[in-house]
Amino acid sequence: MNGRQSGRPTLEQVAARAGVGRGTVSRVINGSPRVSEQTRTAVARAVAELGYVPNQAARALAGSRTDAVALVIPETEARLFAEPYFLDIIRGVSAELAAADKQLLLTLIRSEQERQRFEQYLAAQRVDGVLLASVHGDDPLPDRVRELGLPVVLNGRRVEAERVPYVDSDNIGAGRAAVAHLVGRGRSRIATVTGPLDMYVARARLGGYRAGLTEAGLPPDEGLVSAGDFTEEGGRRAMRRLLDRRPDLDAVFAASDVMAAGARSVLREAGRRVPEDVALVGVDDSTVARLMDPPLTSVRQPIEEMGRTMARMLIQEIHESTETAPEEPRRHVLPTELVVRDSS
Amino acid sequence: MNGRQSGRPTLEQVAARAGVGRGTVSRVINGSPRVSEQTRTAVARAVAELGYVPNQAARALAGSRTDAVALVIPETEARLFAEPYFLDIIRGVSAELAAADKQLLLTLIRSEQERQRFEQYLAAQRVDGVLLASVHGDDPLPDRVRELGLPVVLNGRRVEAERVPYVDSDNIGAGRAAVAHLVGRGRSRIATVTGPLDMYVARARLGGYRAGLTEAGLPPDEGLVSAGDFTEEGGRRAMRRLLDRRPDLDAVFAASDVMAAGARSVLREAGRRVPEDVALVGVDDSTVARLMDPPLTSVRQPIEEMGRTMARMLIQEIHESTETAPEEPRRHVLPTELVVRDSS
DNA sequence: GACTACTGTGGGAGCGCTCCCATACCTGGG
DNA sequence: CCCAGGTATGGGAGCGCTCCCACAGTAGTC
Repeated sequence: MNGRQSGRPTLEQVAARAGVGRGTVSRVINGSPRVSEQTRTAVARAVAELGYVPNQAARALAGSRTDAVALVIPETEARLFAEPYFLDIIRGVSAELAAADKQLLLTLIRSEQERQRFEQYLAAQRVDGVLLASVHGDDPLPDRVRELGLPVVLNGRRVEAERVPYVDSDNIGAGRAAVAHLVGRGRSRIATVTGPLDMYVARARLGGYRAGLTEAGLPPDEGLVSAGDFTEEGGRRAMRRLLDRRPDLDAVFAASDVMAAGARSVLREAGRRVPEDVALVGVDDSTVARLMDPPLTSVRQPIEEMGRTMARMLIQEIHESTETAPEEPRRHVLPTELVVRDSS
Repeated sequence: MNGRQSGRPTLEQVAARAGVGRGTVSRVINGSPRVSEQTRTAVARAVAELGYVPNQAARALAGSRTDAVALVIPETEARLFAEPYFLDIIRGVSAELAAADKQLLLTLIRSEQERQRFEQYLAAQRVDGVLLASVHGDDPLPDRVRELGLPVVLNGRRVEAERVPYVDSDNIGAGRAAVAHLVGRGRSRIATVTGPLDMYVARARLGGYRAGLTEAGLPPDEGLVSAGDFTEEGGRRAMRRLLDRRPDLDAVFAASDVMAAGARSVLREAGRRVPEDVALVGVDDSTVARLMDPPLTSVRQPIEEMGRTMARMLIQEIHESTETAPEEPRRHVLPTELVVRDSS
């Protein structure tokens, strides 16, 4: 009836070949300890001989678990952020899931319609859990997913005291490290180009910047703070405003490499040399940073490791949701690291 | 027994509520025409009232189709290529699949072990078809997948006369356009940094370069050809070799932006100005190209559109494999476009 | 008026598993 | 020697769909 899939062996056939019952084969496949060594090897041989592979749909139906998780990336974000970010997240998630023998369902959401479709398929029980990347402060999706009874792990948080399990990097530490470094280079009029302030990640980096100034005994100065939006053009605009307001600034901490690139081009147009006149530091340590002229000092986040951690946490949650009781929401904050190059 | 999934309505319940049989509800859900208008609306109401969503596992088991396709990306490649490439492919694929209500299973393969695991899960009938990105000349995977009876579409081809359906960009045209442009700028000693020549894409771009020279009446000169590997460092090495061999060169066509970036840094170290002394052209029109100093002239590929096309073709193939007979292998070659910036 | 030819509908039979109860066999303690 | 308390195993009963056959009803045909 269907062209393909014709001759795939079933559990039943393996059982017949091994001279045992269906249940026993199932136990062997699933690694149950209640099987004698002898039987186990007999079944293993039959499996190998027939080239048996369990049918996933049947497993999912009978066992009500899919061995798949969804990774959701809001499309608007994918354009804002330095794009390699998401590839690194995907890489980490993928590696960890492969090790746990789980599949990765990738979902880019680019419209309200697609968002609803996504909720539909969660309800269709296609996945055992959900990973959500780069959520905005007011995003209701994490809570919606939980209402459906599915485990969730966020990449980044929506607010300081996030209630949903998440993996974040130390964004406050990133801002502090950048400022401390610039101070160490003898700079004292240090400006910052922030991300969109409705995102926690942007507020946290700004907070770190301020903390860094305070720790260095430098006075806070709101004239040295200009809001960007994580895009190159946004960085450009913010940099222009800063030069207007504080022509005497001698350093800039941009909350992303891409914005730093925008800032750099404005500085060039304005005849400011980097790093001689203005030192520049970004965040992400992306390809962009390495290729800039001069190469950009940047705060590295362990993005791939964040992906791995997210996957591990989610697998945990999935386990517990079917076994043990829940406990306090899990959270992981991974350290960042300053990579010094020629721009500072 | 399972915490979640408890109260989801089933087909049966919808049928009861609508006062019809199970088969009828199934027909409505699947849009069969053999249902009276009256019944259809009654069922639709019951579906809405109960918030019914078909269980995907049950559908897959009974209907032997999954409404999911796999996108496979060899991990080694993901590092070589300018990374945004894959995000754009993913974007295009994802958009087209979403429109067709199909799920995207993303698989990064980074080891022989993972490759085998992948073949396992194809056999587990988790997907209806496979998209394969950036295959090498000797990659047996496409044929393996076909042996399993699954439709495949490649991104790029392994050889000129590829037998498996594929979507490629006009790489020969890319090389020709680059050379024609450089000739138009008055350059006559035009070198090229190629990709790894075991990949068709690299050979095709090189072929285009040669064709471009011929068309301009310039003599071919193997001393002006240097092999890279699509990495920045590879571009650097290749550029050094070129400067050694032909110090008088006045233009370089690099087969990728990332290699162009490597070449650019070597040129800077060697004191050659871009574009005054040496004009530079890359391929990909990636972020890297825009951020370079000077911004890089580059041949743009419609990457996202390639992703879309791949998805459309695969959906086609899936349809036909369960309905009609096969026909000649499908192939699509999308046009490239030169984006002129300050480097040439 | 009986026959064929639809259209619309109900529901049995499975898809290939997992779950779990029942059974068979094997210990060792009283 | 009997019985509790293991351990290993078989196989029935679903999981929630799709497929398809059967059948009722309504026309249209000679």
